Amino acid sequence: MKLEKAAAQLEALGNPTRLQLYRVLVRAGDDGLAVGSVQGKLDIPSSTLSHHLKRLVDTGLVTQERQATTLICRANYPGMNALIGYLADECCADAICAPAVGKALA
Amino acid sequence: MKLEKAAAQLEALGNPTRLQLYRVLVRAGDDGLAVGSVQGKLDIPSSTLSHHLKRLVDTGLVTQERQATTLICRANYPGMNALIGYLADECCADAICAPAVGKALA
DNA sequence: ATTCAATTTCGAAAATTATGGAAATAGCAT
DNA sequence: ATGCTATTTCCATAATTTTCGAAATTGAAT
Repeated sequence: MKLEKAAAQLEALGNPTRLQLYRVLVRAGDDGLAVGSVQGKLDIPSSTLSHHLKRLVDTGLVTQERQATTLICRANYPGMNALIGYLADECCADAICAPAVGKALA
Repeated sequence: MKLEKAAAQLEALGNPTRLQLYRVLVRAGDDGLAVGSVQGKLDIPSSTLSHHLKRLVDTGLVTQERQATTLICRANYPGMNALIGYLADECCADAICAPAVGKALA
Protein backbone atom coordinates (compact mmCIF):
# COMPACT_ATOMS: atom_id res chain seq x y z
CA MET A 1 0.00 0.00 0.00
CA LYS A 2 1.23 3.44 -0.91
CA LEU A 3 1.47 6.13 1.72
CA GLU A 4 -0.88 8.34 -0.27
CA LYS A 5 -3.60 5.75 -0.33
CA ALA A 6 -3.23 4.96 3.34
CA ALA A 7 -3.45 8.66 4.16
CA ALA A 8 -6.61 9.03 2.07
CA GLN A 9 -8.25 6.11 3.87
CA LEU A 10 -7.18 7.37 7.27
CA GLU A 11 -8.56 10.79 6.47
CA ALA A 12 -11.81 9.23 5.31
CA LEU A 13 -12.15 7.44 8.63
CA GLY A 14 -10.89 10.45 10.55
CA ASN A 15 -14.25 12.17 10.68
CA PRO A 16 -16.61 11.22 13.49
CA THR A 17 -19.64 11.01 11.25
CA ARG A 18 -17.86 8.86 8.71
CA LEU A 19 -16.28 6.62 11.32
CA GLN A 20 -19.70 6.09 12.84
CA LEU A 21 -21.08 5.43 9.38
CA TYR A 22 -18.39 2.90 8.67
CA ARG A 23 -19.05 1.17 11.98
CA VAL A 24 -22.73 0.89 11.16
CA LEU A 25 -21.84 -0.81 7.90
CA VAL A 26 -19.42 -3.16 9.61
CA ARG A 27 -22.09 -4.19 12.07
CA ALA A 28 -24.53 -4.79 9.26
CA GLY A 29 -22.25 -7.57 8.11
CA ASP A 30 -22.25 -9.21 4.71
CA ASP A 31 -25.87 -8.31 4.03
CA GLY A 32 -24.92 -4.66 3.90
CA LEU A 33 -27.34 -1.83 4.38
CA ALA A 34 -29.30 0.39 2.01
CA VAL A 35 -28.39 4.07 2.01
CA GLY A 36 -31.85 4.84 3.30
CA SER A 37 -31.48 2.44 6.22
CA VAL A 38 -28.19 4.03 7.15
CA GLN A 39 -29.86 7.40 7.08
CA GLY A 40 -32.50 6.14 9.45
CA LYS A 41 -29.84 4.98 11.88
CA LEU A 42 -27.69 8.09 11.78
CA ASP A 43 -30.31 10.77 11.23
CA ILE A 44 -28.40 13.07 8.90
CA PRO A 45 -29.69 14.73 5.73
CA SER A 46 -29.48 12.54 2.68
CA SER A 47 -27.25 14.85 0.73
CA THR A 48 -24.74 15.03 3.57
CA LEU A 49 -24.81 11.28 3.96
CA SER A 50 -24.29 10.81 0.25
CA HIS A 51 -21.15 12.94 0.33
CA HIS A 52 -19.66 11.05 3.24
CA LEU A 53 -20.54 7.73 1.71
CA LYS A 54 -18.93 8.73 -1.55
CA ARG A 55 -15.74 9.50 0.31
CA LEU A 56 -15.65 6.03 1.84
CA VAL A 57 -16.40 4.42 -1.51
CA ASP A 58 -13.78 6.51 -3.33
CA THR A 59 -11.08 5.49 -0.89
CA GLY A 60 -11.98 1.82 -1.19
CA LEU A 61 -13.34 1.28 2.30
CA VAL A 62 -16.94 0.68 1.23
CA THR A 63 -18.51 -0.98 -1.78
CA GLN A 64 -21.96 -0.42 -3.25
CA GLU A 65 -24.32 -2.61 -5.19
CA ARG A 66 -27.53 -1.54 -6.89
CA GLN A 67 -30.75 -3.37 -6.15
CA ALA A 68 -33.45 -1.63 -8.12
CA THR A 69 -33.76 1.88 -6.70
CA THR A 70 -31.89 1.15 -3.49
CA LEU A 71 -28.14 1.09 -3.12
CA ILE A 72 -26.71 -1.53 -0.81
CA CYS A 73 -23.53 -0.47 0.99
CA ARG A 74 -21.03 -2.85 2.50
CA ALA A 75 -17.85 -2.38 4.51
CA ASN A 76 -14.94 -3.59 2.43
CA TYR A 77 -13.08 -5.79 4.90
CA PRO A 78 -10.07 -6.53 2.71
CA GLY A 79 -9.60 -2.78 2.35
CA MET A 80 -9.65 -2.31 6.10
CA ASN A 81 -7.31 -5.24 6.60
CA ALA A 82 -4.86 -3.74 4.16
CA LEU A 83 -4.98 -0.46 6.04
CA ILE A 84 -4.46 -2.11 9.41
CA GLY A 85 -1.62 -4.06 7.87
CA TYR A 86 -0.04 -0.87 6.61
CA LEU A 87 -0.25 0.74 10.02
CA ALA A 88 1.16 -2.33 11.71
CA ASP A 89 3.99 -2.83 9.25
CA GLU A 90 4.98 0.70 8.30
CA CYS A 91 3.99 2.69 11.31
CA CYS A 92 4.50 0.49 14.31
CA ALA A 93 8.06 -0.57 14.99
CA ASP A 94 7.23 -1.87 18.44
CA ALA A 95 8.56 -5.41 18.66
CA ILE A 96 5.43 -6.53 20.46
CA CYS A 97 3.15 -5.12 17.82
CA ALA A 98 4.33 -5.20 14.22
CA PRO A 99 5.42 -8.83 13.79
CA ALA A 100 2.46 -10.20 15.73
CA VAL A 101 -0.16 -8.28 13.80
CA GLY A 102 1.63 -8.85 10.53
CA LYS A 103 1.41 -12.58 11.14
CA ALA A 104 -2.21 -12.39 12.24
CA LEU A 105 -3.24 -10.69 9.01
CA ALA A 106 -1.18 -12.92 6.72
CA MET B 1 -11.20 3.95 23.16
CA LYS B 2 -13.92 6.44 22.32
CA LEU B 3 -15.00 6.96 18.76
CA GLU B 4 -14.13 10.64 19.02
CA LYS B 5 -10.56 9.96 20.04
CA ALA B 6 -10.09 7.33 17.36
CA ALA B 7 -11.40 9.75 14.75
CA ALA B 8 -9.03 12.47 15.93
CA GLN B 9 -6.06 10.12 15.68
CA LEU B 10 -7.13 8.85 12.29
CA GLU B 11 -7.51 12.38 11.06
CA ALA B 12 -4.08 13.26 12.41
CA LEU B 13 -2.56 10.39 10.45
CA GLY B 14 -4.73 11.09 7.43
CA ASN B 15 -2.50 13.79 6.05
CA PRO B 16 0.37 12.69 3.82
CA THR B 17 2.86 15.02 5.45
CA ARG B 18 1.91 13.93 8.95
CA LEU B 19 1.82 10.24 8.06
CA GLN B 20 5.30 10.58 6.59
CA LEU B 21 6.37 12.45 9.70
CA TYR B 22 4.99 9.75 11.93
CA ARG B 23 6.77 7.08 9.90
CA VAL B 24 10.06 8.89 10.27
CA LEU B 25 9.59 8.88 14.03
CA VAL B 26 8.68 5.20 14.07
CA ARG B 27 11.83 4.38 12.16
CA ALA B 28 13.90 6.42 14.55
CA GLY B 29 12.94 3.93 17.23
CA ASP B 30 13.23 4.43 20.95
CA ASP B 31 15.97 7.03 20.60
CA GLY B 32 13.50 9.38 19.01
CA LEU B 33 14.47 12.31 16.85
CA ALA B 34 14.96 16.01 17.50
CA VAL B 35 12.54 18.35 15.76
CA GLY B 36 15.44 19.79 13.83
CA SER B 37 16.53 16.38 12.58
CA VAL B 38 13.03 15.64 11.40
CA GLN B 39 13.02 18.93 9.57
CA GLY B 40 16.26 17.95 7.85
CA LYS B 41 14.72 14.68 6.69
CA LEU B 42 11.42 16.09 5.46
CA ASP B 43 12.51 19.51 4.28
CA ILE B 44 9.52 21.56 5.32
CA PRO B 45 9.51 24.97 7.03
CA SER B 46 9.89 24.79 10.78
CA SER B 47 6.62 26.50 11.54
CA THR B 48 4.68 24.12 9.32
CA LEU B 49 6.45 21.17 10.88
CA SER B 50 5.69 22.45 14.34
CA HIS B 51 1.99 22.66 13.57
CA HIS B 52 1.85 19.10 12.25
CA LEU B 53 3.89 17.80 15.14
CA LYS B 54 1.61 19.47 17.61
CA ARG B 55 -1.33 17.71 16.07
CA LEU B 56 0.30 14.33 16.52
CA VAL B 57 1.24 15.16 20.10
CA ASP B 58 -2.23 16.49 20.92
CA THR B 59 -3.88 13.31 19.70
CA GLY B 60 -1.51 11.14 21.70
CA LEU B 61 0.39 9.55 18.83
CA VAL B 62 3.71 11.22 19.58
CA THR B 63 5.48 12.20 22.79
CA GLN B 64 8.10 14.86 23.33
CA GLU B 65 10.93 15.22 25.81
CA ARG B 66 13.11 18.25 26.31
CA GLN B 67 16.87 17.88 26.20
CA ALA B 68 18.30 21.33 26.67
CA THR B 69 17.24 23.38 23.66
CA THR B 70 16.25 20.44 21.52
CA LEU B 71 12.97 18.59 21.69
CA ILE B 72 13.13 14.85 21.22
CA CYS B 73 10.07 13.37 19.54
CA ARG B 74 9.06 9.75 19.79
CA ALA B 75 6.30 7.68 18.23
CA ASN B 76 3.96 6.57 20.98
CA TYR B 77 3.61 2.87 20.23
CA PRO B 78 0.98 2.12 22.86
CA GLY B 79 -1.11 4.89 21.33
CA MET B 80 -0.83 3.35 17.89
CA ASN B 81 -1.55 -0.11 19.25
CA ALA B 82 -4.70 1.17 20.87
CA LEU B 83 -5.81 2.72 17.59
CA ILE B 84 -5.11 -0.46 15.63
CA GLY B 85 -6.97 -2.36 18.31
CA TYR B 86 -9.94 -0.05 17.96
CA LEU B 87 -10.04 -0.51 14.20
CA ALA B 88 -9.72 -4.25 14.51
CA ASP B 89 -12.33 -4.60 17.23
CA GLU B 90 -14.88 -1.94 16.38
CA CYS B 91 -14.51 -1.55 12.67
CA CYS B 92 -13.60 -4.92 11.32
CA ALA B 93 -16.24 -7.59 11.76
CA ASP B 94 -14.51 -9.94 9.36
CA ALA B 95 -14.14 -13.26 11.15
CA ILE B 96 -10.66 -13.70 9.76
CA CYS B 97 -9.55 -10.33 11.00
CA ALA B 98 -10.99 -9.04 14.25
CA PRO B 99 -10.42 -11.96 16.62
CA ALA B 100 -6.94 -12.69 15.32
CA VAL B 101 -5.68 -9.13 15.61
CA GLY B 102 -7.45 -8.67 18.92
CA LYS B 103 -5.56 -11.61 20.30
CA ALA B 104 -2.26 -10.45 18.82
CA LEU B 105 -2.53 -7.11 20.56
CA ALA B 106 -3.70 -8.47 23.88
C1' DA C 1 -46.64 8.94 -19.82
C1' DT C 2 -47.06 9.79 -14.90
C1' DT C 3 -46.06 8.97 -10.41
C1' DC C 4 -43.43 7.52 -6.56
C1' DA C 5 -39.40 6.35 -3.82
C1' DA C 6 -34.35 6.32 -3.44
C1' DT C 7 -30.34 8.60 -4.15
C1' DT C 8 -27.21 11.91 -6.18
C1' DT C 9 -25.70 16.32 -8.00
C1' DC C 10 -25.77 21.35 -7.84
C1' DG C 11 -24.76 25.38 -5.61
C1' DA C 12 -23.52 28.10 -1.98
C1' DA C 13 -22.30 29.39 2.96
C1' DA C 14 -19.73 28.42 7.15
C1' DA C 15 -16.06 26.21 9.30
C1' DT C 16 -11.75 24.15 9.47
C1' DT C 17 -7.16 23.05 7.88
C1' DA C 18 -2.72 23.87 5.68
C1' DT C 19 1.01 26.75 4.90
C1' DG C 20 4.83 29.65 6.00
C1' DG C 21 7.21 34.27 7.02
C1' DA C 22 8.18 37.06 10.86
C1' DA C 23 8.48 37.73 15.62
C1' DA C 24 8.67 35.69 20.16
C1' DT C 25 10.40 32.37 23.49
C1' DA C 26 13.46 28.91 25.90
C1' DG C 27 17.77 27.24 27.28
C1' DC C 28 22.46 27.28 27.47
C1' DA C 29 27.13 29.28 26.89
C1' DT C 30 30.25 33.20 27.01
C1' DA D 1 23.74 40.88 29.91
C1' DT D 2 24.59 39.23 25.13
C1' DG D 3 24.51 35.97 21.79
C1' DC D 4 23.33 31.66 19.68
C1' DT D 5 20.48 27.71 18.53
C1' DA D 6 16.14 25.33 18.66
C1' DT D 7 11.49 25.64 18.54
C1' DT D 8 7.06 27.72 18.95
C1' DT D 9 3.52 31.26 18.50
C1' DC D 10 1.43 34.97 15.91
C1' DC D 11 -0.65 36.33 11.93
C1' DA D 12 -2.54 36.18 7.55
C1' DT D 13 -3.81 33.76 3.26
C1' DA D 14 -5.19 30.07 0.37
C1' DA D 15 -7.27 25.78 0.04
C1' DT D 16 -10.19 22.26 1.49
C1' DT D 17 -13.95 20.30 4.00
C1' DT D 18 -18.46 20.21 5.93
C1' DT D 19 -23.09 21.05 5.63
C1' DC D 20 -27.56 20.85 3.55
C1' DG D 21 -31.69 22.70 0.82
C1' DA D 22 -33.29 22.45 -3.71
C1' DA D 23 -33.29 20.43 -8.05
C1' DA D 24 -32.06 16.56 -10.93
C1' DT D 25 -31.70 11.64 -11.74
C1' DT D 26 -32.67 6.72 -11.65
C1' DG D 27 -35.56 2.73 -11.74
C1' DA D 28 -39.72 0.52 -11.08
C1' DA D 29 -44.63 0.43 -11.01
C1' DT D 30 -49.28 1.99 -12.53
